[in-house]
Parts: sequence; C-alpha cells; structure tokens
Amino acid sequence: MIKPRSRRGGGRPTIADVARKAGVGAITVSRALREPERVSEELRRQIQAAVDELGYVPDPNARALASARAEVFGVLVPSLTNNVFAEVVRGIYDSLSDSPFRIQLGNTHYSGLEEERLLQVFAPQRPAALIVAGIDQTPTSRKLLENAGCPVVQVMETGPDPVDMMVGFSHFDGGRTATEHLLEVGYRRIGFIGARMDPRSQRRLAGYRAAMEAAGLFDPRLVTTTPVPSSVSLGREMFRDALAKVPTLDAVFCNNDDIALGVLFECHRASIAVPKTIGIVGFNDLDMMQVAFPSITSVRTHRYEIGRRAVAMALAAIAGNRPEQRVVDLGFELKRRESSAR
Amino acid sequence: MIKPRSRRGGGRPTIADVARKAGVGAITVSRALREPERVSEELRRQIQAAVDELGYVPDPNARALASARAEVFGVLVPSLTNNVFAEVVRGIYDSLSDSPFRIQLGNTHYSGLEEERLLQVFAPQRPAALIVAGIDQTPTSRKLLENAGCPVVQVMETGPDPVDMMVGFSHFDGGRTATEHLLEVGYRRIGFIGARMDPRSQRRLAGYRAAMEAAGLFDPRLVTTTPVPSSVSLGREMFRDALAKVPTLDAVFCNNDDIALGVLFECHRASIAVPKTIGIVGFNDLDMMQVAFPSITSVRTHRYEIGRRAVAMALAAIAGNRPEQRVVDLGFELKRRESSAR
DNA sequence: GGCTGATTTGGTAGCGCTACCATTCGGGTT
DNA sequence: AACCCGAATGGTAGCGCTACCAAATCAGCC
Repeated sequence: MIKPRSRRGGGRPTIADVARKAGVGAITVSRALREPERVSEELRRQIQAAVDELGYVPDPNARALASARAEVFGVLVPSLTNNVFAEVVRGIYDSLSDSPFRIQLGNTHYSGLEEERLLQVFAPQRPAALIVAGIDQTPTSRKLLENAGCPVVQVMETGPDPVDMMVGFSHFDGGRTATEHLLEVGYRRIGFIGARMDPRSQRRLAGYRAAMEAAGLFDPRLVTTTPVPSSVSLGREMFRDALAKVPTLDAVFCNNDDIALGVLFECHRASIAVPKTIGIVGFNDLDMMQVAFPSITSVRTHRYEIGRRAVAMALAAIAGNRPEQRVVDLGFELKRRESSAR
Repeated sequence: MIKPRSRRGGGRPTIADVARKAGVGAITVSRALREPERVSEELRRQIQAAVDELGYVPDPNARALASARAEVFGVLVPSLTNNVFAEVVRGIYDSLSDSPFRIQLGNTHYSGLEEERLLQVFAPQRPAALIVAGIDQTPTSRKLLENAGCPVVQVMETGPDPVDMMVGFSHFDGGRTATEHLLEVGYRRIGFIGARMDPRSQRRLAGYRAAMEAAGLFDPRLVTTTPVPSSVSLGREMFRDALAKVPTLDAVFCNNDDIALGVLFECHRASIAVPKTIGIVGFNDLDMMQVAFPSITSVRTHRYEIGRRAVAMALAAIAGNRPEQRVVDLGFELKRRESSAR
C-alpha cells in the first residue's frame, strides 16, 4: 500500500510532485523557478508545463525556512491614517506590486517603544529589507536595524548618520523656506501652529525659528504647539488660542495642511480676511490645498516618490549593487497661492 | 571536533538550545510557549528562564511550515490613501497589536483582477484569517476565499450571501437616508455627484434614486458620475459641470466627503450661498466636515469599528467559537449640519 | 585520446519547528 | 492486585523547500 498523501499539508502539490511529473530532480525545479537562466531551455519548458498542469505554487514559509530569508519588506510608519504616510506606503506598494516581495506594515503610533517592539517582531522573520519612517530611532531600535542583516532605508527625512540608506528631505529647510516666504511678502507677526509635534514637526519649528530670528522678529509667544494628534478641528481651536494670545498676529505657518485648513475655516467663520488680515501657509500640500478658497500656500513634499525611491534603493542593495549615494534628498517645493498673496 | 554551529541560521538560538539549557525536551518548550496550561508550573518557570537568558524568539517561518498555518491576517483593501479604508485598517491594527498575529495588507486598486492576484499570493501562506473589503468578488476570488481554509470576513458592506462572515452597513440605505433628508428640508432639484463609482458608490446612487423616484422627482440629468478617482478638486469640477447641465439645481448629495468639500469651495469661489441656494450632503463624515464653514451634513459611517469588529469575529472563529450572527450591520448616522439647514 | 574547465543536473542533509504517537507516573476503581 | 484513566513529558518523523557539494555532460584544446 502506498504511503498516504501528506497528512498535514492541505493536499497542495509540492515541488516533489512537479519534479516527478516533469521527470527531473526537485532541486532542478527549484532552480528553474528561481534562476531560470541556469536551467536548459528544454527542461525549463517541461517544468513549466508540469507547474501549470498541477497549479503548483511554492510555499513561501518553506522557502523562507530553507533559505533563511523571507521575501518580505518590513515597513514601519507612525500612522496609517495620516495622508502623508499613506502616500509613502502607496509608493512602496506600487513599486513592489510586480515583485515577489510581500509587505508587512507596522504602525508605531509615533512611539519609539512601539517601534522597538515591532522591530522585535519583524526581525525574526528575516525580512528582505526594512523601511522605517524617521531618523530618531531609540538606541535599541538602531541596534536591531543594524543587526537585521538586510538593507535598511530610513525615509521622510535626511540626516547625517544613516543606519544604512535614507530618502527624504530637510524639514528644517522646509520650515525656514515657508517662513521666509511669509516674511518676504510683508508679514511680520508670524505665528507657528503645530500639533502632534513629532521630531519632524520639531525641526520645522526650528526652521521657522531660525528664519524669524534672522529677521529679528522671533517672539516665543508666537509659537503655539500641542502634543495632541493633528486634525482640522484642532487647527481651528489652536488658531483661536493663538489669536487670543497675540491679537496682532498677521500670519501663521502651520505644521501641516490639516491645521492650515482648520485655520482657514475659522477665518471664514470669524470673517477674518485671508490673506489680507491673516496669511496662511501649510505643509505637505495635499490635493485640497489648491482647491480651497482662498487656495492655500503650502510646502509640497514628494511623499509618493519617497516610497518609490526607498524601494528602488532597497531592491538595488538586495541585488548586490548598493547605490553609491546612500542619502537621497528629494527636496520640497513651496507652492505660493492666494492664502499668502498679500 | 564538534559539528560547527548551524551554517545557515544567523546563529540565533533555537528551540533545541532552550530545551538543552532548561533540561527538557524540545517539544515541551514548544508547548510551554503555546499552551502553557499543559505544562507543569515548575518546568514552565525553568523554560521561561532559559528563554530569557538566551533571548530566544521562535522562528515564525519554521512555525508556519510545521503547523501548516501562519500567524498572519491577510487584509485586502481597494486603496491605502482613501481615509475610509485607512480607518478600517487602523481598527484592524489596533485590535491585533496585542496578539501574536502579523498583518499582511494588500492594495487592490479597486480592481477585481488585482484582488484575485493578491488572493493567489496570500492563500499559499495559509493565513489565520482573511479580511476583504466589499462583497463583489469575482467568481475566482470567491472560490479562493471559500477554499482558504480560514475564517473570512467581508467588510464595509452587508449583503445576503456572505462567504463566511460580514461586517458593514447598507450603502443603499445610506444614500436613501441622505436624499430623504434633503427632500424633507425642502430641496427639490437634488443632484447626485459621484466619482470613482465603485460598487458601494453605485449602491449609494441607487438609494438616492429610490428616494427621488418615491418623491416623483428623479431626473437622470441630475446625476453626474465619473469613474475617475475621487478628490476635492474633482468635486469642484464635477459640481461646475452639474450646475452647467442643470442650472436649477438646488442641492447635491455627494458620494463622499472629498467631493462635498470640493463643492463647498466652488460655492465660496462662485459666491453661491450654502445652504440657501445650494444644499450639500457628503458621505462618511470625516473630521473636517464639522469644522468646515458652513459645516457639512454627512452620513457618518463607523469605519474604525468595522475593522475592530471584523478582527473580533475572526479571532472568535479561530478560537473555535464562531459567532452565531455571521452578518453584522453596524449602521450609519446622518449628521445634520449647516450645509443642509434650509 | 586524454585533459581541463565550464555548464547542467541531482542527492543529501538540513532549516526550526510541531503533529502524532508513545511512555511514564500517580491515583483511583473494581 | 490488576486495571484503567488522565496528566505530564518526550521521541520521531516530517512540513516543503534550498544550500552545499558531487556527479555527469559537453565542449575545446594540446
């Protein structure tokens, strides 16, 4: 009596079934699938026919165990609902959709400890690459990344000391450029409104401050921040607070577009003229900024492109030709619109 | 000479190392980790000590291979940037963050074929559960889901014929309720503006039509749709088109909040009074709807809760007590605001 | 013809874990 | 005393694949 068909597996065909049907060794099937150029064309055809007939699909778990490397990209972002990171993630997905790589996405909730925890979950899987947002990893996280044994790309920011590779832009410069623009067009009592205040927002604030100090106009009372997560409604409230604190306020640089939109709505509600009485500049340049009335000046960031570039660099590193330029600055672009057209 | 330490693995401790150190069999370590109640307290303590000392972490790939079941939830959504799905995904993540389950997220780009392809990638991993958006799977996808050998939850909608379980609400009813509200407050020439027009938007449109026909007011020229992806700027353009087509238009029901916001901005720009001249109702009720000026009436949907509930049902099914109520309708809530307060 | 080196193919031995079954042991039951 | 039963532990045999090495094949060349 024949040994019964594997008890555990769901009866799916295995590589051995394909090998038997094609009349070759199992390892040749494995090779034909992974490195076709190393198998003669004839066998390749035979094997392909057997694969098609049986509907064979390699088991990714067995593959990962045997090769000590999973075809998985680990991706860590601080938020899934923040459009900014959603765009980065979309870029990553689009770049990987035609590859054999799967994606495992982790949500750190802007917490360094949570990032650590997730890296501890991700690392044992031996991912093919890791993409993490930001450059402010805890020492433990940094060590985990360095020892992950795979390409690592830090995204959203650039900095002096990459774990491995980096794609992003300077938030400090972004904040400074936005503020300088407001100064240029004649605003003087320019406020900063920032929610969440993660490290990137802190650096935008630093850029704002540098510009204001250079103009001799910095005043700490112009700065309104909160660690509370950002939202349009919060933007509205914070603007009211800022205005109560400094009634002479004539412009605001917001740490993101949600806040800026909240400011705009509050101006409408309170019949404050934009840009005449109050100038507004946002950050990120979401689609709606150019549609708003009045349209809102914002710093356009290349989120989608950051995701794509991060994957491209990781794939190159996996393929063995690590890009020579390890830190890529994709820059930003100030979009001047009605909200600051004095 | 001692056999060299495993060549392939990165030298990470294995279950055998832990077993040796704790002076027990490997299988007992495995059990202590997965079913602690079946191991005596003394051994449990010894094993835990060895685990801690070695820093042992089970290899998820080996585990998946041996048990023919990966600790992975497969999640398929049509879009990563659409806030609606981002919220569902957030609910899923939050519900799973304390569990051993990882998440594999797929982006179908609103395409049935892409959904099929992704299911073909997901299924061979033998996920612990699958969560998919919508109820309009292709026949192939449906078969893949039925044969996946794991709990399946369809989310965002309810329908008569679940593959396994369902959590959502009726988009038809949502569309009808929104339209009935506009009729009730006195609008007559109510337009429908819809972008993307995926199956869910189609059903909202059907609900709109049912309400309009019941009132004897349906007119096909009132309906403006496009398959183009939705955005605020598109909402603005479509509203202009709709108004050019039907100058007597006195209200619009938008298939989502982005479109509604675009309509609002265009009204500002063209000095059209809201809600006096034009009433506006959106769908989903994003945070900004209540902050907008005027605030925008919208149909609040419980996206985050849908994600949480889907996971709860899947976990129950995995644990062996499949919920008796296999189709859960979480409903929706019409939020009446200024934009339709005639 | 025999040698060399490149190319193609296959066998063996795991990867690290768990399913399955066997074994042991203590405490009832009859 | 023989028997049974459940609880606790362990051994064995894979899960389906690939790394590693060996073997076979085929030029090309002296």
